[in-house]
Amino acid sequence: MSSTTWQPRTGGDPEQACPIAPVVDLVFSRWTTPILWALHEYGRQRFVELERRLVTITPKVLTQRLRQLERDGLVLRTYHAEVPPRVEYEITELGHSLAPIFAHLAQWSAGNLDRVEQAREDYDARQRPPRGR
Amino acid sequence: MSSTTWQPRTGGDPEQACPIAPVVDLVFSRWTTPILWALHEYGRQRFVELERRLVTITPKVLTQRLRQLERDGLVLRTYHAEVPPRVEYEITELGHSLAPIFAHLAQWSAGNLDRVEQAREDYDARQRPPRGR
DNA sequence: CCGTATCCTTGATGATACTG
DNA sequence: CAGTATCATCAAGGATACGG
Repeated sequence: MSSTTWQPRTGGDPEQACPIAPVVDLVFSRWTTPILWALHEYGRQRFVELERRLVTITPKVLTQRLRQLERDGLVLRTYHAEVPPRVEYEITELGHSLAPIFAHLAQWSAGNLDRVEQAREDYDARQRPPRGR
Repeated sequence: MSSTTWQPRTGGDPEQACPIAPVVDLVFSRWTTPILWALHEYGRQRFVELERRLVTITPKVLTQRLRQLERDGLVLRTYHAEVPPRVEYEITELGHSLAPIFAHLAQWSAGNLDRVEQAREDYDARQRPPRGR
C-alpha cells in the first residue's frame, strides 16, 4: 500500500533543544502552507480545484501532502462514492486553530518584508562590487 | 567566491496566492528555526558554540545558513581580527521581532501537539489492521 | 474524477580534507 | 578558531503513463 513512510526532518536528532521544531515540521513543510491556506481561504473543495490553485503541484505530491495533513488531523477528507467519484477536502477545527498564527505571519510580512529586501540589497552592495571606494 | 546562489523554494512559481509563502521561506527553511532559537535563547555566541548546540549540523551547512540569515538581516555577524580569530553571531532587532511568532508557535504546540499525535494514532488504527472488526 | 505506479533528475546534505 | 573546497550520497520532487 505505497511506501509512504514519511520521516520528519528532525527525525535523526532527538532534540536540538528547539521546542518548536515539531510544529514547524508539521505546518511548514513544503506545500503544506499553501494547501492549508487554500483550504482556509476558499473552504471545502475537490481535488482538482486544489490542483488548479496550486498551479505547479503534481497530483502525486498533492496526494502525499493531503494524506499527511489528514493523518495529522489538520485536514478532513470526504469520499463520495458516485460516478464520477467526488472527493472533498476541508480544514478541520484543529487545522483552523492555526489561523491566528497564519494571520500573525501575514502581519509580520506586511510590516517587515521590505526591511528584509533592504537588508539583502545592502548586503549585496557590500559584497558585490570588487570595486572598492 | 563560492556559488551559493540560494533560491527560495517558491522561486519557480510567481505566486500561488499564498501570502505567507515568502516569510515561510525566510524563517522556516531547514535549520533556520533552530539557529534563530539558539541565538535568541542564549544570546550572542561564537561559531563553535552554535555548532555544538545544533548537534548534527556540519560547519558547511551552518555557514550557509548563517550567511543567508545575515543577508536577510535577521542575524548580525561580527568578526574580530585576533589570533585565533573570533567571530560572534547575534540576532538583530529585525530577527528579534519574530520572537512573538515563535512564542505563539510554542504555545500552539503545548496545547495541540497531543491532539496531532492522537489523530495520527486514530488514522493509523483505521488504516493498518486489515482485520476489520 | 481521483488518484497510483514507475522512472528519473536534482539539489540539499554529509563526509572529508585542507587553509588563514 | 572559523571557515572553504571537493566529492559522494540520497531522498524529495517532477514527468509520465496508466487504472478504478
